[in-house]
Amino acid sequence: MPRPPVSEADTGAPPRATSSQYDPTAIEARWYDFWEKGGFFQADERSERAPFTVMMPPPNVTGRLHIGHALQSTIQDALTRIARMKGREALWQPGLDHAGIATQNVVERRLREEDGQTRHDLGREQFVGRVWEWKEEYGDIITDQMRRLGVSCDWSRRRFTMDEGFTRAVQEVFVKLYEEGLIYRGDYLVNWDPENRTALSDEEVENEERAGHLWYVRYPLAGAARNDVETRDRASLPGDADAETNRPYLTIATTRPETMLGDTAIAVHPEDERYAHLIGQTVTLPLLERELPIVADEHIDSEFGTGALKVTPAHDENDFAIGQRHDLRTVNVMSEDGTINENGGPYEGLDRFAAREKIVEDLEEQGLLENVDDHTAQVPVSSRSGAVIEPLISRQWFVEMEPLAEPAIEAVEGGEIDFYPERWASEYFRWMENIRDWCISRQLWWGHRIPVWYYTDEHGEIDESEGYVVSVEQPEEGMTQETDVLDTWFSSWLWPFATLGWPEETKSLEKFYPTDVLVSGYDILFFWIARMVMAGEHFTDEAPFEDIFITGMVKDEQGRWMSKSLGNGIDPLEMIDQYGADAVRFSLTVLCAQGQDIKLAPSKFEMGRNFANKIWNAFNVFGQFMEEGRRYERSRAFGELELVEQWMLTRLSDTIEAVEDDLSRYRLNEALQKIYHCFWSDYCDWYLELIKPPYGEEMTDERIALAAWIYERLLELLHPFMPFVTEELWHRLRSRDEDEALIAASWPEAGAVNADAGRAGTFAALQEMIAGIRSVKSDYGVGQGQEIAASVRVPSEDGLADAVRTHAAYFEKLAGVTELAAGPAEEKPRASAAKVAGESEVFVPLEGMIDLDQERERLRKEIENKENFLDGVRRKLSNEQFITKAPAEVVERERQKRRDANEALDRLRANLDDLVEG
RNA sequence: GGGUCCUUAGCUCAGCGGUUUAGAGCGUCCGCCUCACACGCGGAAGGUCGGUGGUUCAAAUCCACCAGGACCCA
Repeated sequence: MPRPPVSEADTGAPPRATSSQYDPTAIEARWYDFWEKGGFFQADERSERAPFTVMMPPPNVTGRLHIGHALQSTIQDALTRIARMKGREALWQPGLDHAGIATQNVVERRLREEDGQTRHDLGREQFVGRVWEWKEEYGDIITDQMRRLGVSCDWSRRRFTMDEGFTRAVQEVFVKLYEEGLIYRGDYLVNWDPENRTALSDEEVENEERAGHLWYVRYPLAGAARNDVETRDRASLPGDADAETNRPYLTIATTRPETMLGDTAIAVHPEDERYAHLIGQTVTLPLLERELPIVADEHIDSEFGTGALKVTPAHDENDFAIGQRHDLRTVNVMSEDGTINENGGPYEGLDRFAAREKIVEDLEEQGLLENVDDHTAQVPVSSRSGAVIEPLISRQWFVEMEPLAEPAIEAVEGGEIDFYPERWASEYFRWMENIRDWCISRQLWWGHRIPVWYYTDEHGEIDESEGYVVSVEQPEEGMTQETDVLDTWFSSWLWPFATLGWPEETKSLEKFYPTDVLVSGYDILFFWIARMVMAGEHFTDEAPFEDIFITGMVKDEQGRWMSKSLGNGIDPLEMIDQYGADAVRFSLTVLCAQGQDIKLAPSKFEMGRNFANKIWNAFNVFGQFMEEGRRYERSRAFGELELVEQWMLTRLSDTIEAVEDDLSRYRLNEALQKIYHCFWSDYCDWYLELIKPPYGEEMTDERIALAAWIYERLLELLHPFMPFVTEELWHRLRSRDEDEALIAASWPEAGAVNADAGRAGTFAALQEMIAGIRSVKSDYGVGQGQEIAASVRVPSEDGLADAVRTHAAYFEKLAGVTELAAGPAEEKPRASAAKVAGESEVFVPLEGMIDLDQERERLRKEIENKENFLDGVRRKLSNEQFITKAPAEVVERERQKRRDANEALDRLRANLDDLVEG
């Protein structure tokens, strides 16, 4: 892959950043191809280098790149690129998730819209074929979109959770767990999604608060209970006898009246005096006229409703438990599609919500509806379809989770895995410690079909009386495979090792597993992250990753989740078109503070765009003087450099160190902000401003060489965050070999900067003086360009006085000072403005321009500020406790502050007196 | 009901190994098209760090409680 041309005319003309505005579009497209085809993303399992591995959370095959992907991909890419630059064999493993329900839904919808068919018209085999076709056609959309972002994952290793090897891994895991006795099948209450007609795991159910009602229904007492009542004091009864029939009853409260068709008991608390005498008696279920026993159960909340609970074991989790304790009958009244089945008598065929209305109507008609209250209830909703979940008894496959959770808890407790931010560990523990068995069967066609086989009778029908065989291959001629498929997460929990070839003992697995860091959002902490830890520990005896970096989620400007229905989503591709990929990456990274959600608005990307533009233009300052083909080498020793150069190198060195520290704690936002500051404020605003020659003059080779050297280090620091613009400029910086690229350059080291912090303080003092002069000029409306004179009074005739005089040119360039004097004996000129700068003072004579009143006012304000500050310092120092207990250096620092402030005040007061007299 | 997090400049947020006069970006105001950049340059205004107590020589930072908001789990 030949390197793309780096400028409009690659031959002859100097490689300058000619345009004054950075245009990302052309540049981004070129470099991505170069990197990918040049093999820079590829990780080599035979390499001697220490590995660094990141597993990309596989996006859904139906997915489109959304802003959350963009954020997490940017972070993963930055981490990968940094590791690569640090000489690690970096693997960022990409791939796709087959996303059972979502994908099946998409293809079914298409089938309906295009052919007017359902999947049942096609049959299972053909339908699955269609899904594969769909996958081939559209499955790469999201990965192609990710390329626009500049992600450097190893596409040659792309995996799909339903590819051949993965399928083998999934089947093997199922068989293994079964053989270990951790997989079982049984009739249990599951979360039923009537719209998708499948069971869901607990994690796929969300509870929503919804306004509803509490219906109070009278259940007439039956048989013995009636007689019993008549002999007792009627007043002790809850409710009353019906006026017309004079029939005594028990009133229950329910939020779901339609489930009464499946009632098999009434339960009361054993200590509830209101009902004690009724325990063991029966009531008659209204509408269906079934007799129900009244049982005593300690879990009944006597405060809720009437204290008497109707028990529907087939349609409620608590009721199911009560049913088990009291050996109650289980009557399922619901079909898979959410309609009432044959057990519902006259209500058969009605949708559950229609049935609810009808039942309430009928109860009212029969005088059995006592009351209706408004009531807000937590309603379980399918995170897949949005349908209200129906707890339903059905035969499903489960994984027993407790044995898997134990090692997973230990992995985090023992420090084998660290969470960033730490607090997510407690969330993780809470889930692990209260873990419930995992319903893994799904009544879908798209997914890994469960490797279980049944015997068939002479008609080819499954005959379960013979049991079943768990096996990857068909164990015997004529046996039929289980029709259910596995929960999608049952494959993705194997992602960190199955992508590397497990269960084969591949070289890749050996080299790259376990992985270094997992980057993901907290929304899939339980679904995926926690389960991967369990799978890793159980199947590979290792934690699948060392660090878990949990990012915040991207919200809209008002802090709401982005959603299609609200239409408040921000399309990352649109943003890239508008601002450039580097800008999008920069802004997302800088906004992503540790653990906090991001409130995003498109305008935030201006920050990144402006910065990319700044990087682009800064090159011109020295780039315009560079001669084609010439090598500019940093040649001077630190001591031979001029002051601003020494200072700049120190700033660079400090920044690299600080960045290193931030990165080790995954504080990418802070690292990036520091680089930003170093580039913009230090490098551009001070350093470049000072070294650039006046108009018409050339820049010396030595200056060019150092400016370019520092610039190159900054490009290296920025590259993992803004890969495109930096790669382009890196090539414009000087001619490179065909196969050289910034993506493969070395990460800068603070030590290699060769800075000696000694003289940096001197420059900082000059900065303060210059800032003081600028401030004065601005206050008095003196134009920036206007030339002025200034003098500086320094505390003593030492290096600083010298430095000011030697660097008069700095004052001229940055503050327009054409006459500058400095020394301990400098007097304040008449009609001049004065400003304290550190231990020194700057005077700016403004004859004729200065407004004395204004200057006096300004000085008074400054004096007041200083006095307030001094007060605080004095208070500290007069506190004996502080002197004795605080560390000596802290006390000394305060004393120094007091000295400085006192001196400054003296000077300010003298200046003021001067003006009062004058 | 249990738990977690948030409340800092007009807005969006950093800062929370306790000890420089609390920072950034955007916005506002003043002045500049100074030949790298107006996606820019220089200057400025703006905060009793949600409230109340406590620990400490010292608290935006640690602890307790309260108020408001968000989320997770039951």
